[in-house]
This record gives sequence, structure tokens and C-alpha cells, in this order.
Amino acid sequence: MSKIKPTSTHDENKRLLEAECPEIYASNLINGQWTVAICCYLGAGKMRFAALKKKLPAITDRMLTLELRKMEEKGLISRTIFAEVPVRVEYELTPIGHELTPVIQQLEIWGKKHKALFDKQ
Amino acid sequence: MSKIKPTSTHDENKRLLEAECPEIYASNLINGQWTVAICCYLGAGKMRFAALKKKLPAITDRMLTLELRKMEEKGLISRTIFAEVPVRVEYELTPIGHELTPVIQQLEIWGKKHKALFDKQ
DNA sequence: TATGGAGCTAACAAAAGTGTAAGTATGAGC
DNA sequence: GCTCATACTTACACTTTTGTTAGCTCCATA
Repeated sequence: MSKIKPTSTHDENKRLLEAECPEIYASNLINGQWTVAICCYLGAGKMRFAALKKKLPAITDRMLTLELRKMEEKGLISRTIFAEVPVRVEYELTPIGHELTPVIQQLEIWGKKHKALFDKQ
Repeated sequence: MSKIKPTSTHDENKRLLEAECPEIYASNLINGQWTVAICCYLGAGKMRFAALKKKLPAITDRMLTLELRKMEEKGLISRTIFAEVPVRVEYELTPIGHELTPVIQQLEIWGKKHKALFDKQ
């Protein structure tokens, strides 16, 4: 998750498209490898780092940290630190993050249909 | 768009997640940089290569070809070649591709809301 | 003393995605 | 013969994302 080079036309194109189309803007907000999964789990309520990690078996500490940070930056989740020992950190969907839930459900329905079509072949 | 290495845990993780969650499977189907944009334009009807290219100002021939091929593989669009001179090629959404349109519209609505929130700040 | 859990962080490496520049085949029109 | 348009293809380089490995801090408990 290095800094984006200012000379990148790749990024330039992304921004152009995002500026024109909110649907592309939206899809870019959720296209991290674990983003949608995390949204799903947090849809059911607050969760701690370790709890999320258990739900995402193959994820590493690093990836989970990065994803959560990115999602926080994007305003999808909020992060609350409890100064206990050991530290406790809770993640939770923001209001706009919650509004994403029905959209993800639509995606899920469509995904199932698409999968059914392709499993037949 | 090189071949995926079979040793890649990156890809392995993707498949694990996709197998469990149709919503992740779905989101992976639409996360090419130009995929959603192309779906939008084709939602209105068939289009030729050159017409799509005009609509996506910053795209190169190569990227458009790659995107269209990937979308064809994924069953989102179909490709019809007319053996004229010069060749004519038409792209069109498949039925399952069409069913994606309302989902994208949902994404669009959510994207606008999210954007509005962040533009204020 | 050391062991352990929670939630990270840093340095590095690999993979996937995207962009650049150049080229192809075809036949029509000049 | 030369150029034009369409819809690609190839070889290469760059950017971004993801993974590997190893660490760290805090204090409680054994």
C-alpha cells in the first residue's frame, strides 16, 4: 500500500472515471480483496481485530491491518481503541458503511445466479 | 493479463473467498478498471469497438481489447463478428450481464451518497 | 524469568493490473 | 503503389496490490 506516484496515468484514468461515474467510484471503494467480506461480518455488529481474523482464515495480520485502515480512510468503518491491557480495538460500520449492506446483498443474489449459470457448463 | 501462477497464495485466497461468498465472487467479476463503465454503455444497446473507445476517452486499444475479452470470458458480454471490410465487431450484454444493470444502479446511488458526504468535509 | 495474547509495524518480494509504442490483416479508394 | 480505417496483437515497462517473515509493546500470569 505504497504511496501513489503523481505521474501515474493509471491512477489518472481511475480518477477521471470516478469523477464522471459514481458507480465506478463506488466499485473502486469496495474492490479490496477482503473489503466486501469485512463489510459482511461487520454488518452483523462490532468486531475486534482477532475476531475478524478468525473469520477470514487465510488473511495475515498485515493484510487485515491494511484493509481495515483503507476502509477507515474511505469512511466505511470506524475504529475504537480501548486503553486496556491488552489493548482492545473494535471495528464497526459507519452509517454510510451500513447503507452498503443492501447493495452487497444485491451483488450476492446476482453472484449466485451467475455462478449457477457457469456451474452447469 | 498474464497467466496466473499456480503457486500463488494470492489467487488461492481469492478463490477461497469466492467459493464461500457469492458477493465476493460478484465483486471480483466487476472489478476491472473499465468493466463497470463498459457495462453501463452496453446497457443502452449494442456497440462497436470504436464506439466504446470514443466513450472511454483515456482507454487504449490494448486495454479495451483486454477488458472486452475478460468480460466475454466471464460471460458478461457477447461478441459478434461481421465478416465485412473493414471488419465490424459488435459487443452486447448477455442476459446475465443485463441483470447486473440494476445492481450497478444501486451502486451508483450509494456512490453519490458517499461522495456527497466526503465532498462536504 | 519467561511466556503469552492483543494489535499492530517494517523490510522485502511476488503477483496482478495497467500503460506505451509499435505492428498486423483486409480490401477500398486515390 | 500508397494510404486509410477497423479491430486487433505483441513485447516490454511501470504501478498497485497482496503476501512472507520477522519483529515490537504492553502488562498479567505462571
